[in-house]
Amino acid sequence: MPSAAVDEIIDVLRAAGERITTAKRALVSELLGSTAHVTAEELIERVQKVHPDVNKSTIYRILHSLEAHGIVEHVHLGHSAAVYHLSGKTHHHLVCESCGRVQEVPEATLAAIARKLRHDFGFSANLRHFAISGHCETCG
Amino acid sequence: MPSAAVDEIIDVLRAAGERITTAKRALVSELLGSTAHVTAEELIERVQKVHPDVNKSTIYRILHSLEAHGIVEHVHLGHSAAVYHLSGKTHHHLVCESCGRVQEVPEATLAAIARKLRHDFGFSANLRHFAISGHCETCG
DNA sequence: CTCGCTGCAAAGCTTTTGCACTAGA
DNA sequence: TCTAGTGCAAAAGCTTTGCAGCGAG
Repeated sequence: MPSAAVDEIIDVLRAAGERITTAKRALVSELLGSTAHVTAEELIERVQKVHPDVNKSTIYRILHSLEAHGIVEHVHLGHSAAVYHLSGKTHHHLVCESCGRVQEVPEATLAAIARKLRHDFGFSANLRHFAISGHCETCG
Repeated sequence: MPSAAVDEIIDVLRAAGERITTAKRALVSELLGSTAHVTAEELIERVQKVHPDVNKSTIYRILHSLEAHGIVEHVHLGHSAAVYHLSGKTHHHLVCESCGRVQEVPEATLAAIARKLRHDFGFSANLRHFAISGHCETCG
């Protein structure tokens, strides 16, 4: 919705030599209007509510392009579809295997382990890509 | 292969009231004979090499049952098929997003973070279920 | 003899792809 | 104009399911 924010992202694509289309503008707008944890299917639905002709393969293709430009990321919360969000809002996800509850924890919480993995194994971990599975307080 | 080990697992199933079938015995045997990181498809292939009539849905069903009894676990290393292994061999997986290399790290490496998550959020993390994504030393 | 297990085929679900057409620059 | 982007339909990849028959106990 915030048109200025949309333009900011669209400009990145333009600068990269991409053509600016209705579908791209619409998708970026929905991404900005979404709180978090949106599946591709939900995005398709929302975009199609405004532009019914936009096809799902187009959404997937644009999502890939946005990822390639570092604008969005996708996260696997569990066995079902991946969820997408803008790269800015970075946090980790604790997903309860019993009740499915998703708890967000600030990036700093896991900074120590990322540091350790880099130091001990030379591995730059992206602890956001896959959620952290487990059991929440209530489910034991 | 080690028939004694097979029997040990089979006995767990028997004790749980399950019927012991050729497919179960064969699958357990293959699991014991596999080093690690076996996909369902690979297991199907190996079992069928000995018992060509065993169907893939049977393998999937048995794998579920073995998981329910805590005998095997499955891990998601990336976007492709899950890999299975016996619950005993617990370690974490660092998967390079660039070259796909899988590096195993001992469970103790991440013990601190599990403790922190439990203390701060009451969350019992199973850091094995999803691999840790990132970039390995050589890929930067 | 009973009912849990299995084979088979088909479907489910998410994501990708080939191809011809459309429209952005 | 020129070709990146798109719509459509179909397929791919992994896993699940319905159903009828088989076989373990």
